[in-house]
Amino acid sequence: MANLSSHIHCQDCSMSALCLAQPLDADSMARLDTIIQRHKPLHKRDVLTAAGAPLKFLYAVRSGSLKSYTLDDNGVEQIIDFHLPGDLVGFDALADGKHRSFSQALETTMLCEIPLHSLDELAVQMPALRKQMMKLMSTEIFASKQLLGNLNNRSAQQRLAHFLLTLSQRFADRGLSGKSFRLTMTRADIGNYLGLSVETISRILSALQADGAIDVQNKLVEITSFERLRDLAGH
Amino acid sequence: MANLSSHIHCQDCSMSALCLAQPLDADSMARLDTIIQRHKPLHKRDVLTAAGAPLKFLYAVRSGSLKSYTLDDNGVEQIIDFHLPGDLVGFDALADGKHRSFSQALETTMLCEIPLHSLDELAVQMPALRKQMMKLMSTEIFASKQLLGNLNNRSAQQRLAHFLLTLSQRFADRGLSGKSFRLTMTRADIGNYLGLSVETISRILSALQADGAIDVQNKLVEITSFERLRDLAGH
DNA sequence: CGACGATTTGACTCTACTCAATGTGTGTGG
DNA sequence: CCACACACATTGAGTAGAGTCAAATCGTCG
Repeated sequence: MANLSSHIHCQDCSMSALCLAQPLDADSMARLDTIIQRHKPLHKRDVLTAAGAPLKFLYAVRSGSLKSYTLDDNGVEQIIDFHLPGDLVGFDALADGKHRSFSQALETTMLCEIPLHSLDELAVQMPALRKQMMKLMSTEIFASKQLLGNLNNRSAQQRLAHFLLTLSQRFADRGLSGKSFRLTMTRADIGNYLGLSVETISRILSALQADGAIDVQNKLVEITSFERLRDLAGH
Repeated sequence: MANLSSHIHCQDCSMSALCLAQPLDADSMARLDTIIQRHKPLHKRDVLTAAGAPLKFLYAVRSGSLKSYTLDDNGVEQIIDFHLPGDLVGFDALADGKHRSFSQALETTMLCEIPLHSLDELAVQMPALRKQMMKLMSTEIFASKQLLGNLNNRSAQQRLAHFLLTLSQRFADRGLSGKSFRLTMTRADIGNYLGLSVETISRILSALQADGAIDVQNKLVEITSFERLRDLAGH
C-alpha cells in the first residue's frame, strides 16, 4: 500500500515538479498519492517492462535510470530512450494497452507505480491531472520528433555534443548538477541510441576533451565549457 | 459553422476510422461533428500553423497532405513529419498551448478544424473520446521513437525503402492504394526528412527501380515487389 | 514558348564504419 | 582481501558509403 512508512509521498518528492503531480493543488496531490504505490528497487539489468506484456501501470522514476528499447526482427536491440528521475515510463503503451518496448534498469533504480485504471478514474475528476498527462505526452511527442531532426542531418560530433547537452539540461531540470554527471549507460548504449559505433563515441569523447569542452573520467563527465560544447553541437 | 451543406460530416467521412471519431457511437459522433468546422482549402505552399503561434485548433486532414517542420537557429528547415488524410495535426503543441512547428500544404488540402476548448469540454463527458485522444498521442510517440531507431542505424537504401513501405502502409490504412501512389513532397523534402542528400534520394530511387522493387515516374511510385522492397528495407 | 525549379547523373572527397589489438575496471569466487 | 576473468573502453589502420560540387536534362507554370 501507499502508506508504508518507507514510502515517499508525492508531497515530499523532489521530482514532483516534473511528474504528474506538478500542477496539482495540495488536496489533489494527496489524492494522487493514495493511488501511487512504491515498487521494489530494481537492480542493474533488471527488466521492468517487456514488449507485448499488458500495460497495468505507469511508472515514475524516483531515482536511478533505465533504457527503453525494442528488438528488431533479427533480435537486435534498438534503444529509443533513456529515463531519468522524474520521467514517466509507459506512455507509448497507452495506445493498445500493451507495452511496445522493453525497459531495463541501468543501475539501482527506485520507482513509483501508478495503477492505470485508478489514474483514469482520477483523471475524470481532476482536469488539472488530465491536462498534465496531455502535456507530458505532447512534450514527449515533440521531443522525439525534434531529436529525430537533430540527429538526422548532423555529424557524429554534433550528435554526441547535443546528447550531452540534452542530458545536462535534463539533470539541471531535476535539480541535479548539469555541469557534472555520471553516464549510467555504456558507450555502446549511447552509440546505439545515436546511430554511431562504439569506437566513434569513444573517439569523439576524447576529441571533445581535447577541445576543452568536457572532461571525461570513465563514466563521469564534467562540462568544462558549455559555450564550446554548444558550438560543437551546432546550435 | 459546422452545418453548411458543403460540409462533410464525421458520420460520412471516409477518414473517421483513423480520426478522433473512430471509437464513438453514432450519438457521440454527432456531438463531435457539431463542434468541428471546415477550414477553407489550403493551396500548395500555404502555411497552416507557425511555430510560436497560439494553438486554437487541432486539424484533421481530410484530403491532400502537409509537411511539418521546425526552423533551427540558422533558419534551416528540418522536416519532422508528413501528414496524410486522416492524420491529426497539432498534438505536439498541446504541451504549452503554442505550436512548436510550422506546417505547410504540399498540395491542395482540405481540413477539419476542431476548436480546442470545445474538444476539451467534450472529452470530459465522453470517455471514449478521451481514450481515443490518448491512443492517438501514444501511437504518435511510439511511431516517432520507432522511426528514430529505424533511421539511425540504417543505410540510405534501407531508410528510403522503409520510408516507401511506411507511406504505402499509411495509404493502405486509409483505404487508398498502397501499391501505387504519388509522392506529394519533393526529393529534397524526403532527403531532409530522412537525413540524406537530394542526390542520394534520386540515385537510390533509380537503384530501387533497377532492382525491380519499384517503378518511378517522377512523383508517381508503384511498388512492383513488396517482397524485394522489404528485403532492401532490412525488415 | 520560355524560365525556373526539380531531378538526374558523374567525379571526387571525407566521415564514420569495420576489423584488430591493447588497455582499463568491476565484480565474483576462492 | 586478492586475483582472475570478462565486459567495457580506447586507439590505430584501412575502407566504403554518402556528401559535395558541377553540369546536364526534365517538367511545370506563367
